[in-house]
Amino acid sequence: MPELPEVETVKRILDPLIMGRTIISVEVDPDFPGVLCGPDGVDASRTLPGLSLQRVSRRGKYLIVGLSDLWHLIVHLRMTGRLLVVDHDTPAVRFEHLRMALDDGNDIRFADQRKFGRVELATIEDVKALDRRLGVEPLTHGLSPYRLQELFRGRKAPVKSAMLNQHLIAGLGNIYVDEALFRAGIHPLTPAGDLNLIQITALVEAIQYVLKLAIRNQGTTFANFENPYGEAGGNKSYLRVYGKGRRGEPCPRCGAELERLVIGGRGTVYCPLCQPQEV
DNA sequence: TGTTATGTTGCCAT
DNA sequence: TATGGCAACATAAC
Repeated sequence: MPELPEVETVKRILDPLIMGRTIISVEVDPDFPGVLCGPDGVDASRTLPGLSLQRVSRRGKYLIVGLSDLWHLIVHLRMTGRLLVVDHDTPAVRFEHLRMALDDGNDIRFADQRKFGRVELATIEDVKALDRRLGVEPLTHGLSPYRLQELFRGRKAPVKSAMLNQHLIAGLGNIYVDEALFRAGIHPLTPAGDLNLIQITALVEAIQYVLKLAIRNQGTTFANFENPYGEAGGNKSYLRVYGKGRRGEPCPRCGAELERLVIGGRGTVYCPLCQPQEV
C-alpha cells in the first residue's frame, strides 16, 4: 500500500530514469479509459505525445511529473497501483492500463489491480490546488511539535484518524500510523486534542523515524508494492506491529499480546501495555 | 462455494 | 466544521 516512503522510493528511481525524455505515444486500456484523465475538454492521450518529461516530485502520496508546455502529470497509486519503466518490447505487465512510450526505447507503464489509481494531466493551477488542500509534509521542519499541537487542538477524533487525515499531515497511511503510535507509546484511540506536548513531541519523533527508516529500506511490500524496476521494498521486516496481532502475537517491546481494533474503518494493531489508554 | 477483510480518497449524511 | 460511513475494485483467505 503505497504511503509516503513507497511514493518517495518511486520518485527517487523514476526521476533520473525519465528526466529529459520525450513522450512518443500513449496507449490507454480500452476497458479502463478512466485511468488517464485531464482538464475538461482536453484529451490527455492526444496531448501527451510530443511533451518532454522534467523533474519528478512528491507531495504526500502524490507523484508529480513536470512536463513541457507547463503541463504536469499527477499520479496517485492508491492501494495497488504500480509505475514501471520497462523496455518497449516488454509484454503487457499484469493489470496494465496505461503505457507511454519514450524516445529512449523505454515505456512508462501504469498497472493497477484494483483500478483505484489515477494518472491525471494537470495544469499548474491543478498542482497548486493539490498543494493547498494537502497538509504538512512530515519530513520537513513544517512538522514541529508546536505545529502538530496546533493541528490537533480541539479535535476529538482518535489520534489515529487525525494522523490519517491528509488535510492535516500529508503522506501517512495505515502502516506508518500504527508504527509511529507504537513507537511513541500512544493509544490509537486517544482524542487527538488530548495529547500533551510531551506526547506530541514523541509522536513527531516517531513519525519521522518510521518514515525515514522505511525510505532507507525502499518501502514496505506487503502484497503489491513495487518500485519502477519491479522490485519489492525491504521494510516489512522492520515493522513492529503492523500486520501482526491477528494471532495474539507478542509485543516486540514487552511481550504482552498485541491487540486489534477497527478505528475509522481501518485495522489497527497496538500493544495495550506499551500504549495505555489514559483515563 | 460464498463471505469477508483489505485500504485510499472523495463524497454524502449527520 | 468535525466526524463517520461507504463506494470504487479485485483478490486472497477463510
